Amino acid sequence: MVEIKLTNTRTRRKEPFEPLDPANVRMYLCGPTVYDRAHLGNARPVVVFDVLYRLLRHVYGEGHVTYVRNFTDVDDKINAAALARQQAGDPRPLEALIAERTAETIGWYHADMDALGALRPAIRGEVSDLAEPRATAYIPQMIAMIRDLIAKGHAYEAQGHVLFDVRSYPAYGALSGRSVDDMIAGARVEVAPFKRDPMDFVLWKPSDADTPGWDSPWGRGRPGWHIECSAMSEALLGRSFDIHAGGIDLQFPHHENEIAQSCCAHPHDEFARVWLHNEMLQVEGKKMSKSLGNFFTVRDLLDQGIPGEVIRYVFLMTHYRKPMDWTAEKVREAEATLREWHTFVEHCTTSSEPDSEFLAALADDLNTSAAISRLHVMLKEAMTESTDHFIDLRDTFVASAQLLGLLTAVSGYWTMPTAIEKEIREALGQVGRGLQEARRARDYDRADAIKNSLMGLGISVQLGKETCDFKWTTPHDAESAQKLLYAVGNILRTVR
RNA sequence: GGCGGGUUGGCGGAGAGGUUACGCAGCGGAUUGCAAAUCCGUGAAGACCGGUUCGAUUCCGGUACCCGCCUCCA
Repeated sequence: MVEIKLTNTRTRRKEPFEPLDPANVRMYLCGPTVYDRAHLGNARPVVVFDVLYRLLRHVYGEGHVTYVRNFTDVDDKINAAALARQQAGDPRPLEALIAERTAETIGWYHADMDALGALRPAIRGEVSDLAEPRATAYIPQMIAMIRDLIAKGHAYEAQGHVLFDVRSYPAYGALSGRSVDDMIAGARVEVAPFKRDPMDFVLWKPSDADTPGWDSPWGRGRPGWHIECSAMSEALLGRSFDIHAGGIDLQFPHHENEIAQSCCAHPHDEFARVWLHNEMLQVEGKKMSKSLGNFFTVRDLLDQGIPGEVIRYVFLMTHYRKPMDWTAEKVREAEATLREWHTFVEHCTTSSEPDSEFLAALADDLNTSAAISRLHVMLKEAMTESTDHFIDLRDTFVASAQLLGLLTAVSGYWTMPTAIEKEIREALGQVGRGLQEARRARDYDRADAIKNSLMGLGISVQLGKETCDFKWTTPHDAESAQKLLYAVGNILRTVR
């Protein structure tokens, strides 16, 4: 069996991965707060941990891995969005507006992450809503956990709030390597007066009439941010499970607080054994932010015609624990490479095993960059092989790439010719015949004229001794594609 | 202020205490009516300063610069 090694943030070391139960490997990924479209940064953990999920399924079997990713559908940003709509004149009650907004956002999220080739979370291989729990469906479990924490002396009630008492948990700060005292010294936030300690965080807070709320022993209110993940992971994965993943920005405070809650509620269990964190995403060397004007969503990129598979490839070019820079140049490179690969594997359906060196790279702390390099080498080897061996190498290549979620049955749709592409191809075929005629007649002035006008359109012309091929990419937007077809038509008229 | 990450050849980006990363671009050759594409070959690196070592880009210490978190943003 392949030994998977993962860098565990908790121990700050790369360790061999040993699941608690190989028959049911359990992993939790912090999902989105559903108030708006997922931006590009949101997509990075989804893609890199999708690769981990695929790797685990490969090693332990599809039915032996459980992958849970939550939707946070109770949040002040959601409330604000709903309130804004009501104030803009929408007559419906706030609850309805919130429900609509979160449902709509979840739909977007699914569509966008599907486009990136991310598998849906699943319980032992079975995709269901259960594997994508919504916070609002687990309020009773959260209340139960909060009551337990109060009973155990780790939380206290103050002015309608329930707060976690960080001083009651000596290990607080261990995950992120911070001490409570240091953090207080550098605190820049105003501290609520009812907190015993400035670092205490909210488990439950009161709701007013304009805010969604649930009845609780502490009055009508709503949960704090962190308790949902503690409650839902316990409900779906148990009190001890294998992997908890997310962006490095969640390390503190979110994951630190999750640990505090879960470990204090269940001091004899381990909670999550391995913590994985991906580094942040940048855009052209800068942090993605609305003020810099380099902020965009996954949907923005898809709408620009950048295929999800290309976005995925760009993500996987960089190791997940390093900062990743999103650049136009990488998109170009990724698209060119994937086009080449798709041509290479065309019409290939495979049930082969992935390459062992490739697998070793992936198992070594998800080294997707090294894995991609291995794919390049494999391709080169396959190309120089004799025919019978070639098939084997190609199939191994495809099986390997598919472990990265690339070259799958659905991901390569964008390389399939569209209707207009077929028309362009047809017209070019006729131009090509005219060009060949000129060449055969040794009328090179005429041949060059045709060739140059095609190249002027960005169409690369490849002439063999007897052959004439064209390479071009159809513009992403329909209007430009139509223009290209028209321009080729013009050339065709001069050929005739 | 506290904590964490980064700095590799023209660009992107890995591994490894001594031996080719890999991709893109470049250069040379084959090929071509000319090109392109393809194939073959090839130069090019480790922010800076010290230390450990027979030997460091790889380990240790320091400096500089960049980035992130501490502000319910992955």
